[in-house]
Parts: sequence; C-alpha cells; structure tokens
Amino acid sequence: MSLRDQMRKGSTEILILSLLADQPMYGYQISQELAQRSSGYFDVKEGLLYPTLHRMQQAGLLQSQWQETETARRRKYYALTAKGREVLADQASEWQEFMRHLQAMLAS
Amino acid sequence: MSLRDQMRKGSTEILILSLLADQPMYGYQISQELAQRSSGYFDVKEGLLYPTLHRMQQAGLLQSQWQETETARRRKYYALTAKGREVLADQASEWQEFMRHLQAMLAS
DNA sequence: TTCAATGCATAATAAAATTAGGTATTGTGA
DNA sequence: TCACAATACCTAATTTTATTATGCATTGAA
Repeated sequence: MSLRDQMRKGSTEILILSLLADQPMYGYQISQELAQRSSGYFDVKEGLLYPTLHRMQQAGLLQSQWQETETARRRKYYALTAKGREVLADQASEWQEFMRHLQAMLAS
Repeated sequence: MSLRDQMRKGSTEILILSLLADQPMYGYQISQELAQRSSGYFDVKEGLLYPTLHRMQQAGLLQSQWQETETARRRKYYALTAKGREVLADQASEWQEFMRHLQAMLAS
C-alpha cells in the first residue's frame, strides 16, 4: 500500500457523509465528485466505495433508493439520515481535533 | 474500533519519525512521550508500537541499539537513519497535503 | 462493432490496527 | 515483606479498512 493510500484510511466515511450533506447522490457519482472536487486527490475505488455505502446504510447513516433514468440505466441514490447528519458533525469535529494534534506533533 | 482509533490509522509512522527527529528514544519512552506531548490524545498500544518499530527498522528508517541502565533494566534505543529523515520529510508533506484536501472537503 | 465509460456488486488478499497474552525487573505502599 | 503498579520488551489472534481483480449489464462513440 502506498503512503498516500495508507493515510487515507479512515477518511472514506467522512468524505461520503460530507458530500451527501449537499444532496443525495448515487455511488458512481460520489466517486466522480470526490475526485473532481479534490482535483483527483481522493480516488475511492469501487471495491471500497460500495461495501462502505452498504455498511453505512446498515449503520443507519444513509438511506438508499433505486431510481430509473430516462436511459434505463439504474442508479441507487444515497441520502443522509438524521443520524447520518449527527455522525457527520461528530466525525468532522473529531477530524479537526485529530488534525490539530497531528499538526502540533509535526511542528514541534 | 472507535472513531478516534479509526482515523488514527496510518499516523503511527509519522508520529514515531517526528519524535525521533529530536533524539533517540526507546520504545516505552516513545509511547510515553507521544501521550504526554499530545495530552493523552495519541496512545500507541504496545501491540502496535513494537511491530511498527521493527518494521521501520527493517525498512531502513531506524537503527536500534540495546543499552543497559544503571538499574540493569534493558532498553532498546531507536534513532533515525538518513533514510528515516528523508522519509520523515516526505511523509510530513504528504500529511500536510492530505489535511489540506480534507479541510477543503469538509469546508465545502 | 468493438471498446471506453457508466453503474452496480462481490471475492481474495494485504496492511495496520485492536485485544490479549507472555516474560522479566524495579519501585512503592499497606 | 510482599503484593501490585510501573517499567520494558515481545508475539499471536482477530478485526477493520483498504487493495486488486473480478463479474454483469447498459450506453455512447470511434
């Protein structure tokens, strides 16, 4: 595993939660948006994305809904639940705390 | 695994490298120093610490040396190698980049 | 008409964490 | 004195989260 891959461990959930706070999205769209908004930095592979979405739904953070498009291509849209919003707020402040501590350690 | 534990994934190496940049330390001291300097935030368990130190030495980032104390308690001191210093610089900037991107995603 | 892109998914494996144990010495309070 | 906490090293079994590699199906473009 590369250095960059390794340090991204654990950030997948907050990224997804953060994205979905804007609006519901489907899996493929989530991966595209993450890459686009980070200029390619965040690149969540499918083998990680879908299991993570399923796990988060199982945990009650997301709800999903199949939607048919005009072109008959099926998409499963995910949206934050109330619990998902709570967890987003919690995780965001936890990440801030983590980054603050890490910054301090790197600075000294 | 708790939320905090999860997000600390991948940060162990940079923390160790960063600490040892100051001075050589032995394993137990490393864990104590990390906890103390972060007011208890960073708490690297022994089951992670020692295998990590061994792996980093294997990778040529650290060199170690047994030292006997006046009380006959043995300590294995670890010090950064030249390669370890390079890797520290690399990882530090990678972490800065990661945090910058994550901040951006959380802000939007 | 083939091939890239879209869109979902799972399986096998790897890396890094956890908990739980083991060994041994030293310092301390009841 | 003597049990127990702290110091100091280590490994093993397991869990979590990542990777790569698949599979299936539809759509769009060269």
